[in-house]
Amino acid sequence: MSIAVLEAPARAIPILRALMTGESNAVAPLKSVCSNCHLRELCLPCGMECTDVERLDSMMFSRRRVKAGSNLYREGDRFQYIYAVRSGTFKTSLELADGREQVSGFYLGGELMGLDGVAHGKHASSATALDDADVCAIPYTHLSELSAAYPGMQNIVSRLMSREIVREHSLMMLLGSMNAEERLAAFLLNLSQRLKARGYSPIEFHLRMSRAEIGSYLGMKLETVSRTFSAFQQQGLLEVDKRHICIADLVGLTHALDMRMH
Amino acid sequence: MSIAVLEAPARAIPILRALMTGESNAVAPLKSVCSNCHLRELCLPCGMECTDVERLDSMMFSRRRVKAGSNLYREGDRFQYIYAVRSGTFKTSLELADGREQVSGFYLGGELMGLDGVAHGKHASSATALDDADVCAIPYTHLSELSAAYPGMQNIVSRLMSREIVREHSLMMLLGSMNAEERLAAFLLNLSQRLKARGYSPIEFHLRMSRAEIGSYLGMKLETVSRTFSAFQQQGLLEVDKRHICIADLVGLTHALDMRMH
DNA sequence: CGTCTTTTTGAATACTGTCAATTTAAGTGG
DNA sequence: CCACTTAAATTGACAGTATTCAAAAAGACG
Repeated sequence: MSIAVLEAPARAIPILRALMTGESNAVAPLKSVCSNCHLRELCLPCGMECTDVERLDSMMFSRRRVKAGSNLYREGDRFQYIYAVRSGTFKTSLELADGREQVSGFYLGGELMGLDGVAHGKHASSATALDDADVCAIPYTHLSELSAAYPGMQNIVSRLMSREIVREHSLMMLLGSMNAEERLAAFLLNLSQRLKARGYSPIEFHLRMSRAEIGSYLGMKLETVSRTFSAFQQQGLLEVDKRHICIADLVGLTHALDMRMH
Repeated sequence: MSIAVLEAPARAIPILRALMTGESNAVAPLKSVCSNCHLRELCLPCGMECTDVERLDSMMFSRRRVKAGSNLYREGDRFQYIYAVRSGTFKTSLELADGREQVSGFYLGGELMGLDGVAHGKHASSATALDDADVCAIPYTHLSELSAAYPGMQNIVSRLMSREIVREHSLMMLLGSMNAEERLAAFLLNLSQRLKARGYSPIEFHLRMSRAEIGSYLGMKLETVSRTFSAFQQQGLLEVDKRHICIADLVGLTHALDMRMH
C-alpha cells in the first residue's frame, strides 16, 4: 500500500523513481486546462463564464494518477488540494473507533473530493481509488484567491461545499428512513443518473465497489446487500452478475422508492 | 402557523402589525453587534481578529424573534440570509416524498443555520423553533463581499460550511453503524458537550425536542427512543423524567459508545 | 374538567444481522 | 498449464433487534 501519494506534488518526483518503485503517483507530464476537458460541463467550471474558465486555465492543475486500491489522501493529512476526478472511481471513508471503515461517498469523473478538509486544515476522510484513476489537484489557496479577486467566481468554493451538504442531507434521509430495498434502489438509481450524465449507459454498468463497500455506505451488512440484489433479480427489476448490473425495469425500481412508507 | 417569517426582513414590518396579528417575527428594535455578544466565542466571530470582528459589527445584523413551533424559513424559500441562533433551540428538517419529516439537525445558541441554501439559492431544509427563539439574520451576499474584501476574513463562509460537512459525516457514521443505544448515547453526549460549552450544566438539562424528533434525527422510531431512555435509566446511566434528563454516569454512557463493535 | 398530545410499556411481527457453508473468480507458484 | 490459495459473493438457518400495533398513563391547554 503506497503512502507516497501523501507526500509532495507528483511533479517533484522523477518519473524514473516512480517507475522503479512502482509508486502510484507517476508524473503525468501534461498539466490540465479546463477549457478543453471533456468533463468541463460537470466539474468545477460548470456554470461559469468563458472568461472565468480562462482564469481557471491559468492555474494549470497538475494531474495525478492513483492506482486501484491506493489512497489519494488520508484522514488527518494536511489539507492543500481539492481533487477533481478525471477518470476512475473513488470512495471516501472514515475510520471508526474500532478500526472498521465507514464509507461516506463514491466519486465519479467530474466530481470533487476533499472539501471536508477546509474546516480544520486536515482531511476529515480518506480517499481511495477503486480502479486506476486520474485526478486534477486543485490548490485550495489559489482557488480561493481567484474566487476573492473576481466577482464572477465569487463563492465558487462555497457553492460547491453547499452542494456537498445537500448531498449528505439526502444520504441522511436514506439512512434514517429507508429499508434495505429502498436504500439499494436509491443507490442504483443515483448511480444510474450520474453515469447517464457522463455519457455512459444508465441501465447497464459495472460496479467498481464491493458489496461490503456498498453496505457500509448504505448502512447495511454485505450479506443484506447481496440478498437485496438477488431479490431485485427475482422481482425482474435487475439482472445481476457479480458486479455487472443491468437495470431491467427502471420504472419498477423507481417505484420501489415511492413505496417508501412502511 | 405563520408564514410571514418567510417574507421581507423583520424591520420592514411595523411592530404594531406584528402585535395585532400575533406574528412571530415581531421586530427586535435593537440590532446586534458581535463584539459584545455573549456568544461571540462560539458563533461567527470565533477565531477572528479584533479588526475583523469590527467589520462584522459594521453589518449590524438585524434580530428576529421566532415563536415556538413556527418556521424561520422553509424548504424552497429564497436563500438570502444565514441565521445565527441567539437564544432558543431549532430543528432543521426535510420533507419526505410521503409527507413525513426527516429531522436533519438541532441548533443551539451560537450555531449557524441555512448554509445548505448557498448551493441553489433556495433553502434545502426548513428551520423550526422548538421554543421561543431569537436569531441574527446575516445577509449572505454582504458576508461574502466582506469575505472577499479582507484577507483575514477570507473563507470564513467556506470554513463554516466545511464544518457542517464534517458534522454531517459524523451523523452518517452514527446512522450507518450504530445500534439504538449507541445512537442515543452519542446524541446525549453531543448535546451535553454543546450545553457545557454554552455555560449550562452538562449533566442535567431539559430536552427541547420530542421523542419523535429525536427518533427522526437518529433514524429510529419514537417508541424505540423511549425504550432506550428507559433502558439507560435501568442501567443507572440516566435519570429520565419526560424531557428532563440527568446524566448519572457520564463515564458509563461514554463507555456505551466505545462498546460499538456489535 | 374534558380533549389532545406526548410518553411509556407490552406483545407480536418483520427485518436485518450473525454464523456458517459453498461457489466463483482471480492470483500465485510449482 | 494446473493445483493451490485467497478474496468476493451467494445462500441458508437462526438469533437478535427494532418496528408495528395497541393500550394506558401523564401532562398541557383551553
